[in-house]
Amino acid sequence: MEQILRGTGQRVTRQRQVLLTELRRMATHPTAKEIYEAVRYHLPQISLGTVYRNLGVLEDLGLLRRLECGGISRYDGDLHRHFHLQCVDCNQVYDIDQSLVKNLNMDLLKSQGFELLDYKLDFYGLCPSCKKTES
Amino acid sequence: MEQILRGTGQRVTRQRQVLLTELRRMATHPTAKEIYEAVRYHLPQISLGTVYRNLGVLEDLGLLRRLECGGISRYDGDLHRHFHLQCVDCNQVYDIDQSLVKNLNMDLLKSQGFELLDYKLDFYGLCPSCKKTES
DNA sequence: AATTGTATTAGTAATGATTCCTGTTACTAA
DNA sequence: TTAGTAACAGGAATCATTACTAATACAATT
Repeated sequence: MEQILRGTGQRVTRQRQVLLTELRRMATHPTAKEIYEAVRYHLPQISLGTVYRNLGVLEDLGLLRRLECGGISRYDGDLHRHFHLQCVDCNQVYDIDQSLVKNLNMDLLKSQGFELLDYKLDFYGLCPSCKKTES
Repeated sequence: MEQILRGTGQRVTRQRQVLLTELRRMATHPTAKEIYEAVRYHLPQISLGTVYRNLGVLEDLGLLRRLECGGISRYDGDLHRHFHLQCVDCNQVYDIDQSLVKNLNMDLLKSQGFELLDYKLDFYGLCPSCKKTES
């Protein structure tokens, strides 16, 4: 993180360090508020605005990813390419390894005059636990 | 629409009819407010709350789809399975025919204990017009 | 057509996530 | 050490969306 921030003339602050460390520790795809609570344990004075601002900065630098979950944002510090499944029952977001989704071919799309920079593949369904409860 | 609403004990109101008709006429993936403005031309008394409530009702019945675009919702009355590409420059949302994306295989995912109900595949890039401007 | 039960509405207030503003603080380079 | 300025804390503002309530109008039944 340090080099990337410095390389763009931005500063390495304790708030940014703790924020990214905490996000990487959490596997739950937390909301900004949940990250705020976690960071506050180490930096009691930090403000929610700082959390939002730095989530934006770190997202722009590619150091984390923002997920849109039903109108609110969740954040993911795992940069490995993977997908997400949101359980329509408990609303929890699960990681789906890319090996479970095969042969996504977008060559045709790329040749239609669009420049494809990124894509997002999200799944909706029931997690194993909720699936068991339903039956 | 009529049968589907009646079948669930819900009423066929003029607000719902005009709302769905207008949405189907618009190919621009409008926001709730944009739909509100369009509907207001026919029903000057309609309130924004009614638009939101009925967008939710019609979405639950599968008569329209809601897209999450950068924190706000946009709506799509085209029920044919297709994808979307949001231009990172002009932010406009384009329809992408499913024939441009091949061989998406999710059998492995389905066999992992999850029950897959739906998925959403969104693209981000430059539309042909903005791509031209960049170069 | 009139009646009646209730889902739906218009209008407005409330909520809640996110952004903006401002004076103060603390990185970082010199 | 100092100076310049990016970033901060705290709080106010914004804006999409939801909730509330008395009035309305759909639809089934006379």
